[in-house]
Amino acid sequence: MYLATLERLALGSRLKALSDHFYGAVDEVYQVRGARIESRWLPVLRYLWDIGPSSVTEVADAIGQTHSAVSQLSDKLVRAGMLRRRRDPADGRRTVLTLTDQAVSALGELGPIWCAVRRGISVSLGEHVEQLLDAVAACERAVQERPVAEAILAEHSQIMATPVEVVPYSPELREHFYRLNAQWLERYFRIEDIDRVVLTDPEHYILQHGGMIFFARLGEDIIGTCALLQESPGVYELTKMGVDETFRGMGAGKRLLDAAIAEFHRRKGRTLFLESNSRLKPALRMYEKAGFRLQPNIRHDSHYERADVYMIYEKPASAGKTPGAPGRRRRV
Amino acid sequence: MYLATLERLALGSRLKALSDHFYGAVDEVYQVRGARIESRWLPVLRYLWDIGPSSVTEVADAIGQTHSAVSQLSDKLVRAGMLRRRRDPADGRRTVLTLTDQAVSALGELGPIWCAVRRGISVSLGEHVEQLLDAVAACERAVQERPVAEAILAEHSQIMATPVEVVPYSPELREHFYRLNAQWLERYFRIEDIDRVVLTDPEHYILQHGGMIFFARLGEDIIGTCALLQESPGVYELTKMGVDETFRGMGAGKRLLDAAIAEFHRRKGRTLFLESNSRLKPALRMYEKAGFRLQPNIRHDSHYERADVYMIYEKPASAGKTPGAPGRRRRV
DNA sequence: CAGAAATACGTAAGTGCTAACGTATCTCTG
DNA sequence: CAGAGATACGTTAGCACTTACGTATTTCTG
Repeated sequence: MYLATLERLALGSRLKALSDHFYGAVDEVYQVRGARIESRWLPVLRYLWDIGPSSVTEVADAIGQTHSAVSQLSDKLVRAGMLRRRRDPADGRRTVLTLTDQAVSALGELGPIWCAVRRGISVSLGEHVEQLLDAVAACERAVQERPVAEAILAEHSQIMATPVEVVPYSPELREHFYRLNAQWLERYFRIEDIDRVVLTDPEHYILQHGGMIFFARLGEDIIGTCALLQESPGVYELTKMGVDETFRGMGAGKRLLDAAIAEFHRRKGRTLFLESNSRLKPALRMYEKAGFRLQPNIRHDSHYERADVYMIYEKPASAGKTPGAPGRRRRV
Repeated sequence: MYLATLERLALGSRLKALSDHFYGAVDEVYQVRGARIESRWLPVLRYLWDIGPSSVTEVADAIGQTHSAVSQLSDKLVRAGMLRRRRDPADGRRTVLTLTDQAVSALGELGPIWCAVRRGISVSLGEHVEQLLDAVAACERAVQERPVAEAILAEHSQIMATPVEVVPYSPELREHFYRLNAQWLERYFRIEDIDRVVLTDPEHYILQHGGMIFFARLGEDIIGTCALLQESPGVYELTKMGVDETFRGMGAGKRLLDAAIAEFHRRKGRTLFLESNSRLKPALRMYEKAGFRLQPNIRHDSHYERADVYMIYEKPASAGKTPGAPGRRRRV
């Protein structure tokens, strides 16, 4: 499922889809069992059934919809003979909704179906329903306490006010080197032995072989890393590029890449290559933009199982040009 | 929030509400920051951005919507200058959707906002987002493997095929007495000391004082219980009535109540009373129907903190009458 | 107690999606 | 290679909900 990869960005879509699915399933059950009710009616009817006659706004507040929605649904329910509307004698503005006798008896007969719904959902989804219910409840509360939009805007302001800086390796940052790389490795592949060794002791495997490690810092957070590994004199590999998932898209990767390329130039290296995987489209697009070119075949002696892409850096003709401008490519 | 009490029955409504909330929050952010995009566009645009030009159906499948939805959204996006449509030269039926240069650059500038969205949601909802994402993903999978409607119908058939039976206490059922009562106590109140004592040793506190305990059984599941406690000779208290949440609404409570009342009659008791709480509307409605009448004041020496309702059973005038028929009451 | 503000609710218009249908194109089969 | 079936996709109608607005009625305030 593609949407899952977008995570928090597509929460709305996924919740909606799940929501529709549940509505649909329950409606199907009602229909098959001949219950003369629709799943969308349930909150209103059940509220009146549990609490007794109530005004439109009262119901709307309880079930978390607008008074218009309740009002319109009421029309339909009155037509279906489930509801009676009448003016509140004590307050002429209010409309009191009351279940008809027909509705009361219809709801009374629905017990086994509701029971089956609860059980069926539990059986079908197992413990995940509990998780879902808990999580939804927690989110409902959290969302009410602190509006999400506000929180996002605050984050945005902070992000925009703080530049992403690239800093070289220092021992106290070692743990971040593992953390940032483990994140994408675990998500897309699995951690190979060679990874674990290199990631836990980068000083030995990268720095002592004449390599270099960079970190991207945003304020106090270390949000990305990449390494320049010296394979043989003058031949460098760009590797271990990783940006924290929650900080993608703000150019940290590009900064790191630029820093690595600059370092490669400073050392007057001959060849700069990288190995990657075709599933990592955004990363490949970035490499492409920075001047790496896809090679027709993968490297003969690659030390990664997951490598199916081999790219070599080609020094841009005009060195001083601002990067990012040259011809766009649709597919990588 | 009333909906929360409906649990699995109102999942659809709650998910929809949450979904709308997220859409709204993100849209607000886009608008405040002047991004020329809407949150509903994101799945389509992001897919094309990640994967490259694709056909309508391809996109629809990936983002879990119908081709019509994608087609209609495409119209809008073309009008907004974000998308180009063209026939697939290789297959004349297909329409290939391609991002315009404007869209590519617009999306490219959205990085910090997306980052802020991810971070903002995390900050606002804390660890609950993770829970929510995990639960949603798990449910999506489960729902695909086994259709929910099917599972519900299966449960329903089983429920309808199996009658609810009332059985008397036996030692191996003791644990159920605690479990079934703890469930509603924990949900609506808290477990008082007196509860814990009585619930863990019902043989001593109820049976040895001349009381009686009933269980409701559905197939192999013990789904409800209630007790008849002898307070003094001829005076009985109906208490410890509890039905498993996932089995409510199938008449188990009523069966238990009838059994208790029958036992009371068999013993030729003088007085049968109960104490309850006004929050437990469905239960009160059931007591009312069975012949209990609300007393104006609560009991002077109640042993429960939560008791705010005191009801006494009044022997029906005509003993053989079918229950449930007499005059309905709106509010309890 | 008059007039302003708030509240309750219905109606209209708009949105985002689906289901159902129709048409063009492709693919499979004998 | 003709024709049946499948596929891709646009269009229409409909649904559930929202926002915006208008109209009663009530409540507040000086």
